[in-house]
Amino acid sequence: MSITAIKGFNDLLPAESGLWQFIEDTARRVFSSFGFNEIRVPIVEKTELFCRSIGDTTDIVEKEMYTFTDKAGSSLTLRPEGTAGVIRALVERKLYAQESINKLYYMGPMFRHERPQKGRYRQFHQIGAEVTGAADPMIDAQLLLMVSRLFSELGLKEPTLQINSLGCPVCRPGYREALVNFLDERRDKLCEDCRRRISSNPLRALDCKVPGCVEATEGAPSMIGHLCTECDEHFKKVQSYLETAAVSFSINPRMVRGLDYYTRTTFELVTGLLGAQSAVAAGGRYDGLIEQLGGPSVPGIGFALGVERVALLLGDRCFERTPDLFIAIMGDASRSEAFRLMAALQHQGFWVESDYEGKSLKGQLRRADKLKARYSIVLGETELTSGKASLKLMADGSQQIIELLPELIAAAIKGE
RNA sequence: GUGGCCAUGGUGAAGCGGCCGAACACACAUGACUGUGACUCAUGCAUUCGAGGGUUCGAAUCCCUCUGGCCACCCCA
Repeated sequence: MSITAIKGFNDLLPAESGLWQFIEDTARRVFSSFGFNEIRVPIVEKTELFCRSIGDTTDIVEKEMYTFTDKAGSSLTLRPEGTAGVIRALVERKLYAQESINKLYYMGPMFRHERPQKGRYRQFHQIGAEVTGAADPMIDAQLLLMVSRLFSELGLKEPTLQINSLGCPVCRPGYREALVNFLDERRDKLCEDCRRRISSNPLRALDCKVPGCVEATEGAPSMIGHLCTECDEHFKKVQSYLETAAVSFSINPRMVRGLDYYTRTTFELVTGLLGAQSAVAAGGRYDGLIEQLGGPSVPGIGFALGVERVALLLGDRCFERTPDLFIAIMGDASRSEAFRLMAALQHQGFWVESDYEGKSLKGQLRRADKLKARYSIVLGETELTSGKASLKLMADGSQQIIELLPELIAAAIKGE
């Protein structure tokens, strides 16, 4: 066997790239209507950046990062998510100083060393957006509206919006304590992982799928019930804005995020159609992150969607393009005439194909048919001397005589 | 990191120890039709069954190892 791609790293083949372009184009269109601009940041960053932003004890940092040492001896990491790099750039380039509010979006590959399965790959792609500088719940709602608009523009009904609030440094410690006490009381009913989580990451226990844990945590205190006045108000306002905009959502008080930097509003777009990978998009507010990365104390909120997962939801929708015209060639003289015609028509934006293999006329037309060319034309000696040829509409075989002038041909094959 | 299932051509696959010099279908190529596709017909298209080892008179078929894939756990987009 010759050299193969790395496990979990995929090639996006032409059959699928049209679908991806549709997703990306739609995102760009929707995002720009909400005032977002694209930012492109490196795929590799200093390892430290991810440790500090995502959280040292998260699975991502603990065991999923592609980390290596470069020739200078620095520890570098292939980005496992997009927010950290964007915020690093915001801080480093002082974008916050030029613009009090920055609305940024990005798209590109992310890397996590996990075991691949349906909808989960080691190199995967995210499209994400971040808003920095605004704490107003209206921004939360705008972002959620934008996400739901994106999915409806993509023609998807399926992923449904779930929201939750994770509180803030004021109220979360109190809640955490209440939860730890609750979990501690039922320690013996919890699975091994959850027992460990009591001290490391108690919130995660709420997300455990082990039946015993689900049962044991049934009456667990919820963050929403422990929100401080400000957080509670914020959360209620977000909901009311969403209602105003007719964005449907449900509250999932057990929703936990995998990254440490989230505060207040968090959300997920979930689907039942992707097996174990139910989250198609997710995000939340990260009011402390920018300061934590050395920037000013400004709030932020963002989300990312998994392009592979969206593509799976979109399924085998067809984005095939077909040539406008196929020029069949007979003889060397007509070959150069065909080249001239092609050049002129391509200049006007038409997709024109011809023969490059010296095939028989039949073979050429067979190829025109296979490519689903809309029109075909045969160029031979007769046509060259008369300056006329018959233009055939492939769908029904009808032909019309046309002069061999690019403008006339262009006019004839235009449309649809 | 753990587990289950799987691995035959460009594709979907049949085959389950000798009848396989690997079916069938699709795709592809050429021709029937010396200048007009789609239909039809003919012909061609895997010295070989993921790789390596073993069992056997004989292996695509059984065993082992490795590699790869899928799905699930975990976690997440």
